[in-house]
Amino acid sequence: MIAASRSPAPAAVFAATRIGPAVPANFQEIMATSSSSAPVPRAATAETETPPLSGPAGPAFSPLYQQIKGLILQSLEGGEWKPGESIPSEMELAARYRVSQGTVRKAIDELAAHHLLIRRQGKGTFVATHAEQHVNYRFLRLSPDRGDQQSEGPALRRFLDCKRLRASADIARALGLRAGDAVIYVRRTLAFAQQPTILEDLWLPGNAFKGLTLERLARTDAPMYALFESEFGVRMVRAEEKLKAVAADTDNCEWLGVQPGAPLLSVERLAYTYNDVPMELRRGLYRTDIHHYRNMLS
Amino acid sequence: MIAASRSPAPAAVFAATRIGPAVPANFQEIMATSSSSAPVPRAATAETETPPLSGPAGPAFSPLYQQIKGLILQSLEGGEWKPGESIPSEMELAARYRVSQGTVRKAIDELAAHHLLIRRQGKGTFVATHAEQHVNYRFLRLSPDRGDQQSEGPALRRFLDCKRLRASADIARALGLRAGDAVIYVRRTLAFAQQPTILEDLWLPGNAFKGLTLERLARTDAPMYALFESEFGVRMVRAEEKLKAVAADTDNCEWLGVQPGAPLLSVERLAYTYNDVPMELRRGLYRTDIHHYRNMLS
DNA sequence: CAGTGGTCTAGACCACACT
DNA sequence: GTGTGGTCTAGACCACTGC
Repeated sequence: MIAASRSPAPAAVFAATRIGPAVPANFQEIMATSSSSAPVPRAATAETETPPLSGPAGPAFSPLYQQIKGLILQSLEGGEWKPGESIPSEMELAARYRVSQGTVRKAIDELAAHHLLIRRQGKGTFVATHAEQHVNYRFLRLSPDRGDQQSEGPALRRFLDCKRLRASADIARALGLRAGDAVIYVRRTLAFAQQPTILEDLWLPGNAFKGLTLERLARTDAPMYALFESEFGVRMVRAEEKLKAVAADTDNCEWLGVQPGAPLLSVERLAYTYNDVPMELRRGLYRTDIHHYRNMLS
Repeated sequence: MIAASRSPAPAAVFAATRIGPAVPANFQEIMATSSSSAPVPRAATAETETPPLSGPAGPAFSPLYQQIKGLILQSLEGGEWKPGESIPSEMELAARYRVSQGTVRKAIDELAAHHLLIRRQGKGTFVATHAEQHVNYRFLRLSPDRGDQQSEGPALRRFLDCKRLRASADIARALGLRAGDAVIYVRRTLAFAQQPTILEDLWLPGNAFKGLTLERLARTDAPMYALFESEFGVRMVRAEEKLKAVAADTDNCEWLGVQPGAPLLSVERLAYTYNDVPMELRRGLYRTDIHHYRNMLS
């Protein structure tokens, strides 16, 4: 009894339980043991007349390419392929997962659309990384009002503080921790054309970023997210930001060279790694007198 | 001499000149007359050894599905299918353009990804519209700090002004007009929970929005962009926003109920219709004391 | 040259919506 | 049932990369 009605060596891929950090179970094993009592994912009508509804808690099986996407995601998460490296070719993955190349392609397409993978014709498919030049400041949306980011030169980073402390209630909630759990706190400024323009406070889960020091931060010229990848194996995949206009207070105005009460752009960012796990809370204040935060709506 | 080397009735689609508003030339005619001297788009190696470089100004021919995408775009732009209507099925389009269904599918996929089309399984593919409920406020990124947009109730719109005037230099430049050209100017507020929260000034090309009046704006409950679609045939496809933190001045503070000098979020939006034609310049001031501008980075 | 991703086609079946 | 988009497969050829 096979799960699908198509002719040649069809694959029966079940929606893998996304829970747990372990490497996914061997694929063939799943296939070999799956046809006993578990509901059949697709195309079962040829042999059984059971309706697609598999039960009260049946989580609905996803299309094959979504399951492949999930398996690739698990390999990324588990570190089987590291940022910057190439993943196996489409043909190899098709063989591994026992599906056609087209199905693997569609899975990779979606991952590439979300910037988790990067395809390079003739070379292969690579795990996206924050260490690449053209992706360097993908998450930094501040641009000069006139001229472009190139003409302004690179941002000058200055780290003011880095220490381990216990998470307050709101920090813990944002990061999915418990109040009192250890977090790493960082404060830094970013300057454009000699002018400090951004003042940021960061909180990172202490567990994942054990050993991060101010000295380590200052030692490299790479973006912080590139450092997180290489030193801690944490790749930031996406982020949500909340923007407000606020007035500068006496604590922060000096760092940015403005008067108390001057309008500043407040940017609170929650950055996620694979599988929507929050890994960084960042609260920034931006001077926007000669810069602006750019955004595309579509 | 045919342009492609594949077996059954291949289509020779040339990159249509994107210039000019006219309906694209008949497809079969292009195919019939194309093999004379114009450079062959793809797969010419079987008959000619000319390198892909077709000349100093050779604009490089695009893949078939990109050309199909362009043709569909022209039909959308030309109004052959209006917002909310369904477009022909994939099979019909494949027949019309003399390509396979899969190629049409890929073209539609990209247009759907950019929210120009909406696919509905079992029903068809539809031209996206701002008149739909769930897309209603896709371009409004302000959210309450606590609770969600639903609990807050709908925004209450109030139109303060609407008049025809001559474009200043900067307004004209943004809209691709000449200084002095006619534009429609609109001022309005948006209130959440009785509190005016957004004060916006809009400039629209006078040519395309001839006849827009304050009375017409106030008469409907639909979003402004839905009105633009139904009354003026202008569909806003995407927009770019530039955000700054500014201080309220004596002219605008009363509308939003804040003191002069209070921090406000300044949002300048340039909205585009098909083919990247700018159609609206909007300058808004947002109160962000109990709201925030949300943004997703990925 | 071989290997990679990119495009195009053709045909099959599925899930869904309307009638 | 018919027609729609959604998924999956298979095979072909192309364009690019690097040996």
